[in-house]
Amino acid sequence: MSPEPQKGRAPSIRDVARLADVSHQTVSRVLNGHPSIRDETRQRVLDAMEALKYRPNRAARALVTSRSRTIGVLSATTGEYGPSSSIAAIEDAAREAGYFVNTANLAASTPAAIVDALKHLVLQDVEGLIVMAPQVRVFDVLAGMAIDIPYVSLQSTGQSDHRALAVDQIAGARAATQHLIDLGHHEIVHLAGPQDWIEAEARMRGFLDAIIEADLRTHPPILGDWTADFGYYAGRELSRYRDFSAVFAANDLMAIGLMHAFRDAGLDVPRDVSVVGFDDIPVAQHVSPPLTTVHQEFREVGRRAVALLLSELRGEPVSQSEEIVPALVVRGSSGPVHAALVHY
Amino acid sequence: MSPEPQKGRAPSIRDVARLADVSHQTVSRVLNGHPSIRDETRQRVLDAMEALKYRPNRAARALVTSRSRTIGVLSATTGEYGPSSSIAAIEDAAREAGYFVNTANLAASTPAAIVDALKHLVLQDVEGLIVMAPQVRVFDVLAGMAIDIPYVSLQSTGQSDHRALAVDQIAGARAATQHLIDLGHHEIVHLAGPQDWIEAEARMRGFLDAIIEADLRTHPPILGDWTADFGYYAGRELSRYRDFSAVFAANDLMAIGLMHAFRDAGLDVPRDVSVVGFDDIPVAQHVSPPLTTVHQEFREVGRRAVALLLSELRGEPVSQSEEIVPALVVRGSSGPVHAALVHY
DNA sequence: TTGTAAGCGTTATCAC
DNA sequence: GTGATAACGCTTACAA
Repeated sequence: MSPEPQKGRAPSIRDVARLADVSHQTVSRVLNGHPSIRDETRQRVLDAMEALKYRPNRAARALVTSRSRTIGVLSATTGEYGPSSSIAAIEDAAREAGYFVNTANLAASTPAAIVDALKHLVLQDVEGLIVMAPQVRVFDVLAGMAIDIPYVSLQSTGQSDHRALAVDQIAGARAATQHLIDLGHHEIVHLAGPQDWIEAEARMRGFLDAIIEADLRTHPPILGDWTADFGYYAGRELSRYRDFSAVFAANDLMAIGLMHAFRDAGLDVPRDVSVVGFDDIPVAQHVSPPLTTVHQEFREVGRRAVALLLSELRGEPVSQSEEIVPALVVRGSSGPVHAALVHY
Repeated sequence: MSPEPQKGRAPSIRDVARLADVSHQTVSRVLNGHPSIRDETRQRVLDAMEALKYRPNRAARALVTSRSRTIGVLSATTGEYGPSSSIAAIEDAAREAGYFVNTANLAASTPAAIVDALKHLVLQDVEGLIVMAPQVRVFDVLAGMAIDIPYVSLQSTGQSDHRALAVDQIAGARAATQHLIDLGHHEIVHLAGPQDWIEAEARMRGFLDAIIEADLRTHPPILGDWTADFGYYAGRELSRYRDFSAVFAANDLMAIGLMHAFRDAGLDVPRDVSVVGFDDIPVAQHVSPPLTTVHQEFREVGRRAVALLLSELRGEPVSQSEEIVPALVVRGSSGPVHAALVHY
């Protein structure tokens, strides 16, 4: 009933060669943009490709070049906005550069799970790795596995052997904390992220820097897990001992859970307690009160990660890209309205 | 300084063969679990592999088998919880089944962008496709490109040539709407998702079914874009004409934006207006008031999508998997507390 | 149970 | 400029 467009096997470079009346090698040259080819010949080849709907065979190419043109992403997300956005941007950027992306998501942050995920990526022959996961642990495992693949990760301190993205999380956290200090707060608590994440560590560091610089009392930080549920839990505990007037949460989700708990405890945010978050996720401005937070350019982070990794793969010198500094976004939950603070 | 663990080239099947003193073919047999091999021989081969740290070459295998062991995911997300969670689950499930996942994210939902993304996946030689994107448009484009790859998509109606996941979005939406009706609402508005998404279409359908069944007035639905910002915008418009007492939003983000707008307009949720969402994203229970919503098992959806696609790839008969019915979660924003409704 | 031969579709290397 | 020839590492025949 239907015409026979294909004869079983997909057209190869030799089929194109036959039709264009050249050697298969010439077809290969056209494919790879080799300079010394007569225009007329090239055109004939291109026409033949078009006619045959020729598509190069990735496996064959990978076999002979031993390059997979694939980069791996090691992620550890349960659907959070930040990582998801960065990963999407990584895919876009990679695609644009002619690369494929393979993501392995960590089921747990145990060494075993990390080994599993890395093995999977290695099996896939990834040429490089972008780590969006508990970096501290991942680095350990990487070292232990003796895997020799170039990788890129988020980093805030300059000390590392591999290439790292320069997102100044410390500066962002410092700004957030300073904002609270400027509002007149003296007793500020930090609800931190898991400390095996570089971001979490850096945000705590920025927090402490600001606190110490202002010569304020250092409250023991609470170590959270990035989730809103944990934020709620922490908020419940916190509202028992009210020896603080403000909280800097390491991310917005925890901040939102926190505010919920404060509400439940009869505390008014921001009248009684000020809360600042980090990330500026899309709902941040729609909760009540709108959350003051630190804006991150997640897509830009993804783009830069790819650029960095590709330059590494190409053996280019480290291009000193400017640092991304997350920007404080004041939206009201801890805005200047609240000069009259209630200290406990 | 360091020992020389590898001599440039990665060990191949032949290196293993030489060390185990068998033919390379025997090694291949061990690799593929061929039955007729003497145990002693197999062990020798395995030992040799171990000693050489042999890893099979994916490209070579793919070249000769013309199977990439890769499935493609066409997504269209900007970091939303639902799709991101499903995609993560897809990766987990695929990995467990020995498959790799390649995701192409739609920059826009224009035909050109869809063609781009699909071409990328085809280039990658994906064996099958999971569509988590504006399916209506994607199907059109797929048909137009004459691509012959098995694909799976979310689907609520039974009418389709390809395999579809049975997630009964209609039932979920109907339950949500019925909940509002049970509370005594007569004037209910639907804030819908983009109609080229099957989910959006199905949720509107479920809404309308419930409305019609209860013989209520049908308000013209508002067509949104899934974002909280749009929800806010819609809420602002809606609060001008207050000819309704409840809104069923097609997803939680829009519902949250909506509530924000109502708050700004001086309307109290749920005293003045009831709002129900869809998805049950992690922040849903932490906003004020907690959002009544319809819970979805995003990870389960991802897992089933993979199972379905793989069974298709293996040519297995369609296993009639049970339908997933999203469950209504009542959390308070429109709970029975609000018997006294204010109608406009 | 094992080995030998051929070929998958491409690029690299050397001729002409 | 272009063409032959030899890999790349594996699996699918077929033979022993």
